Amino acid sequence: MGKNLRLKSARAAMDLSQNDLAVLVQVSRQTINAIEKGEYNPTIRLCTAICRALGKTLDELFWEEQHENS
Amino acid sequence: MGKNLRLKSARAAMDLSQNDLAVLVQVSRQTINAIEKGEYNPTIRLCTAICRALGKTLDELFWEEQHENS
DNA sequence: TTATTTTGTAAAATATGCTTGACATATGGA
DNA sequence: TCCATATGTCAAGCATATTTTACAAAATAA
Repeated sequence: MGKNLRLKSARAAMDLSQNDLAVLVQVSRQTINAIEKGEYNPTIRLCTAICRALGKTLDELFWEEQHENS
Repeated sequence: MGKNLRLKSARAAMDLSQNDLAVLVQVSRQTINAIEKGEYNPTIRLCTAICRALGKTLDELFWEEQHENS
């Protein structure tokens, strides 16, 4: 998992700090930070809450197209 | 969380048992069963693996539109 | 500069996703 | 009938998501 720059960008577009978003979706600030840094693997429920807070869908923030091999 | 009938349906469309899908995405059969029954809250990584196995995206299997409240 | 906010990071504890093994029921085929 | 497959469910334990507390660095504003 790499960094989630789409999440970071969507959050910035709404002028929210990591802490603001954390409060909105009721997790700790560190959890938001870790998700943006790609350090782990949140639950679908949390991803959905983040999407709703930012006006995006799962595909927009969390779906990654599979790269072709060769 | 209610039952995930879209998942159940997408799995049936590919003629896979819960166990078949579990093997494909490398979790236990009970985990697939619990997800279809809406009993918990899988990780985004597992949801993504399930989507890839079934040729669907996160929005198609796991996104739920918000109902308007009056 | 100083003060404030934001982000990064770490360690210990808690909550919960997920596994393992087991047993029950329903279904369809031989 | 018997046999195999598919699904549902439970309990104990392991693996890991998330919290809490804390400290530090970078950015922003006064």
